[in-house]
Amino acid sequence: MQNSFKIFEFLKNKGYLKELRDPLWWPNSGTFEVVVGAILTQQTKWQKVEKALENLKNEQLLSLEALAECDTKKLSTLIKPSGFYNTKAKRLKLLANNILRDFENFENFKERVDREWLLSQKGLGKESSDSILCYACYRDILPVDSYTNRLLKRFGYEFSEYDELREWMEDGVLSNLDKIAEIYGEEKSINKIFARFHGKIVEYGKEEG
DNA sequence: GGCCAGGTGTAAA
DNA sequence: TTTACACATGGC
Repeated sequence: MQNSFKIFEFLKNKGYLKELRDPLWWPNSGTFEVVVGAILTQQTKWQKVEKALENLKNEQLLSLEALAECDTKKLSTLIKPSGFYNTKAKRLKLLANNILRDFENFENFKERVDREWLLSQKGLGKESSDSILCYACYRDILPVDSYTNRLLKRFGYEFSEYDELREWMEDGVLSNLDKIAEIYGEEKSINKIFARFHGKIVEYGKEEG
């Protein structure tokens, strides 16, 4: 296998790239909720994250400003279903405050934040940072996760470095944009293609992996 | 009852 | 630079 387009074709043949039910896959893409979800979903099922997000929503805490001011104890209680709730609550609050301090509001954050800034935050590793860049900020980056690793292993591929795998995944897409355009019609956004590709890998992993 | 999920930080060898 | 461990819930 020379590049990740083989994986793309595999998913297409499985029917995973025909219907685009949720084009951007991450719920409420482009909103602050993605940032919160990126931390909540660490080592946890999304179902539990939904519960935690719902609790936050009910308390009107799903905004950058509200979360930054929220009591950490209250926060940890609300996100309890997602596990590691003490750690996650502390990190969420600190992150919200740092975003306000360095970017003033979420719109500025979306426009100006970079990978380096995200990676310097407590609680944001490469996967979470890339998810935020891709699904909250619409940057041209393809996140890789345990599903990606698992699927590739089936193809006999293993990467020891996260970034090595990510670049390999991205390169396979970028060098086959013409073929991908045939599938997605007039779609020209690299971000959307990356997001869909990643999303479909996870969907496949959940349903058949 | 054990295993695991859309990881990350820290400490020790 | 690698490995081990803590963080914690709830569904199967």
